[in-house]
Amino acid sequence: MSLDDRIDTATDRRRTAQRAALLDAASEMLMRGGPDAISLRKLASNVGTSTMAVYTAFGGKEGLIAALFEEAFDRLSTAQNSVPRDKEPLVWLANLGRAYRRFALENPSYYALMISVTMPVNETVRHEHPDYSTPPARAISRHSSYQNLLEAIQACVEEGSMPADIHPAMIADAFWATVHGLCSLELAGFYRSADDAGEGFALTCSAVLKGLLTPKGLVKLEALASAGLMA
Amino acid sequence: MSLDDRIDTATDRRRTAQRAALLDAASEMLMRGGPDAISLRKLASNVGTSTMAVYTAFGGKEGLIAALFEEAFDRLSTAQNSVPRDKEPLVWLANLGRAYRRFALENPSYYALMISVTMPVNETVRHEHPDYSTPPARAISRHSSYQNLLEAIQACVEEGSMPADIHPAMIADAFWATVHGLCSLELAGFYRSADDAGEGFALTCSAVLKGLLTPKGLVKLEALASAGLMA
DNA sequence: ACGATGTTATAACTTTGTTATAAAGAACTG
DNA sequence: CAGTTCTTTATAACAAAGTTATAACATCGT
Repeated sequence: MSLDDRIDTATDRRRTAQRAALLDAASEMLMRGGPDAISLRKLASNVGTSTMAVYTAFGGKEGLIAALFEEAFDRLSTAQNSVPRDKEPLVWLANLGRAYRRFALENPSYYALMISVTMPVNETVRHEHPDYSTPPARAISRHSSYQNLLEAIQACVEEGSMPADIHPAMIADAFWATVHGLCSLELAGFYRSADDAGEGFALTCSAVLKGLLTPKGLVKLEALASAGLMA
Repeated sequence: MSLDDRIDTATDRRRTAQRAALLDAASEMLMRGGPDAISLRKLASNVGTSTMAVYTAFGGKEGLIAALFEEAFDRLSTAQNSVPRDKEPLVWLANLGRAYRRFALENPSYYALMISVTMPVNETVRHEHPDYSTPPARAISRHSSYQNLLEAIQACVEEGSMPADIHPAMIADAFWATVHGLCSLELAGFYRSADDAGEGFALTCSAVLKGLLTPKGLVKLEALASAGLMA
């Protein structure tokens, strides 16, 4: 009998069910008032158990938030993976950017949670989650959502739309930083309206994209745009 | 006797001194461990008074943080105003971006505090500070640091380097969002090294800048760059 | 079926923000 | 200068939250 073939026993099922129930309730509280609105006592009360459940399931509040953090990244990955891999890398890239924004707008609390880690403010997740402990938030590079972006960039480089003498990761970072900054400001309520925000998003993305292209890529972008494929 | 000519009485002096002492100690605690590390009890203990002082001086913890928030924006304004108004708007603009980054790197906690408001997470300052209450964080547009940026953009438009058929504020937003995203990621420890971060910053800023320029502006940028003025 | 293991409920402890209250101090008024 | 009034402060009490200790409970493996 090996060490790994545990049977799906009753307690095991209850354990995962408990975990799921807690996570669901916690995510709802997260939606309502952000991470600070998650009170272990209220959470346990909502789920119908005691606060100890959080400690056995997640090791404490930090572990709970780390789990929510993971959930957030899973959702982002799903959002990014649902973008069809267009045969035109530039179209693919633009769609990835739009999907990122859509994710942020549809999951504002999760998005805020994700980037709250990125701030030196929140020491919660940094110390808890295995992948994000030693290098603060740099491990995101290894995350699936970033890999999508990187592949799109590499495809752009391969077709000659982007310079080959710049490290693709550097280009990906540039694009990501821009999209992230735009989403941050929009969620902050900086723009007057959603239309304004959308306009700003489109303008800025296309600007940074243009700025990253080779002359050949510019021609291609022009062609794609007049064909209405960049909308 | 008018209502406004209060004399610099003894209590008044003590009041401002108390305020300053509390703010100093609070900012140090902010530096050490972020806003959550500010405990009114420890703060009062450090200053040598009781927690009530915070309530009389700032109305409570929210008011204290709002004051720190104001301090943060003051520092940013100072940083931006210290950038000489170069006669070449493109140079001025690039220098404003670099000054923004320098401010973020030198005041990471204040920067984190500033953008924590921008998140829907933190309800602290939103409800407290007069200018930032009704429109969540949009009032930043009226802030001095943003005005500097806007004027630089307008100068670019006037010399024909940037398109006149796009609202200057939209262009300013684009540039700001990019710079902000870059600083966020850098402070998050996303880049491997400060050099990497600097390289990414330069690449991305120049990309978004290029993407926002008119053909005439591109020529000008080229000329300035080969003259070594954009470094 | 029973001992070992893990889980939960209850309660206590600690910390934190906030409020009530009474004492102390300063400013104004005559 | 003396008395009154207003503000500020220190102390203590309160409520809420995270965490921990402990004992009862349930569950799994043998």
